[in-house]
Amino acid sequence: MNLIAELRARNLVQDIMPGTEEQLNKETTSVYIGFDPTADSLHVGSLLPITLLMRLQRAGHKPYALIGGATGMIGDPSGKSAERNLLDMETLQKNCEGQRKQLEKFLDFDQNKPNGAVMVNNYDWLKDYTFLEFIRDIGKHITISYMMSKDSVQKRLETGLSFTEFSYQLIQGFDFYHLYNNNNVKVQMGGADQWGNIVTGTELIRRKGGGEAFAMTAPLITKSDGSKFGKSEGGNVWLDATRTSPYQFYQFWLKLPDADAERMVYYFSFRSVEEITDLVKEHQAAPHLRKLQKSLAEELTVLVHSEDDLAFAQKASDILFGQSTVDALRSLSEKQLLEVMEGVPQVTASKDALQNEGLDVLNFLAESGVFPSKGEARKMVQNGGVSINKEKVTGIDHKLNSTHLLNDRYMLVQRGKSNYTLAIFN
RNA sequence: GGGCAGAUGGCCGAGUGGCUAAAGGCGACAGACUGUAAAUCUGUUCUCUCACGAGUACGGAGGUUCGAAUCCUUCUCUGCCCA
Repeated sequence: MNLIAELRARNLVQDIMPGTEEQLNKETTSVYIGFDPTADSLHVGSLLPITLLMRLQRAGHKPYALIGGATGMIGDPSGKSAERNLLDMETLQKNCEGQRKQLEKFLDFDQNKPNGAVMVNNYDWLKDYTFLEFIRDIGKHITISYMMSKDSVQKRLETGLSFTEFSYQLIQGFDFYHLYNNNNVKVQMGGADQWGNIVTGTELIRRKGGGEAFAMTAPLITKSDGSKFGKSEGGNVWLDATRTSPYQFYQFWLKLPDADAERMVYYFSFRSVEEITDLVKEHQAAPHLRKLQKSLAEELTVLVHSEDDLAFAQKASDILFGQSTVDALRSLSEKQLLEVMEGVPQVTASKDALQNEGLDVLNFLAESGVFPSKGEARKMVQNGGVSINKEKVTGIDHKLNSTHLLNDRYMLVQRGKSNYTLAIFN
């Protein structure tokens, strides 16, 4: 199966320019995907383009990962309903550096291989390009009506769009043109929202140099309930282990709703399409076993983190979500407990407070930082949403004492079903 | 430059002098059910407080009034139309 056919089978092809498939079948082709440095870590949303680059490389093509150090200064209006705030240079640089490090993990950058991956930053070729030069050389080839017709522009005409963001497509288009001429990059890929920007690039290559370049976009990842993909308990799911621990990362995939899991496995897994189809059948026969979620969570945790991280994540998940009771928790040695809690947020408190009357549960929850305030803690307890050592806290006047300690030092605080915090008493 | 419309809680949106911490919806969080799913139902959703209550809030500043999200002045910003 050729690459594009494979991508089609996985529903990864939203739009494709005629000739793209032929080009990829013909020869080792340089293909680029851009990453927007809005944060110093990539998140699961970026994982799809990353896997696309990986698939390309595995199919023998040469992947270019472009970091948008320059375009990040402008702000892409695509898919945005409002003008963005500009990032300052310092933040931007930090973000580019963070993303660069992460991308290095996923691709083979061995330049001795003909399809060794390449990392570029468009700041390098745009920083010294003056405005006058740019509008003479580049702007002259693209008409206003062409730019205006773009979806990303149309959607913003009513609500406001600065000239800065309007120009974005030209800058990105120029990136493609630059890479086409200097690096022989013939194809750009990206998310479906990038189609307009990408086509401006192929257009520029055609009009200005008479060259032929190609494009393909993958669908934007949507969730069945309409919420944004890649969010978990209010926060983004990052690829950086210090921001989203491997345990949390594993949990994110494990918790995928059935309605989404099937699509996601085709999108993200490197298993063959046949294998996935079998897996889907198994899952449909016994959905409560969550085979799809488990296999995807396993595969991606290893990809992004490591085998060891996966082992910890699974162990922790077993303890935290299995049939475990207070007894199970108490039976863990200190070492086991800490191992399992790797990746679970921790807070500290003073042991002295547990003496005498005992420690008021609300004070403890607020002061230790499990909840931002006493009021917040009280609401949760009143809602029945707080457990300590897997036992529900029944009232707001509940007292804690040293008999609640695990291994004489710890308490496992639980907010809702899946938010755990380990309290350490010193 | 001129005319018009608008700016309300995370978002949308009602509210034209006291009954308004501000309807309703969405989102978010929690509970029940379950499969750590979906759907559904229930509760919570400015901050602090056990509570009574207090504080802050309707673009900014100033004013009128016993009392202002609501009236006046002015400034800022946004959209539309005209030049």
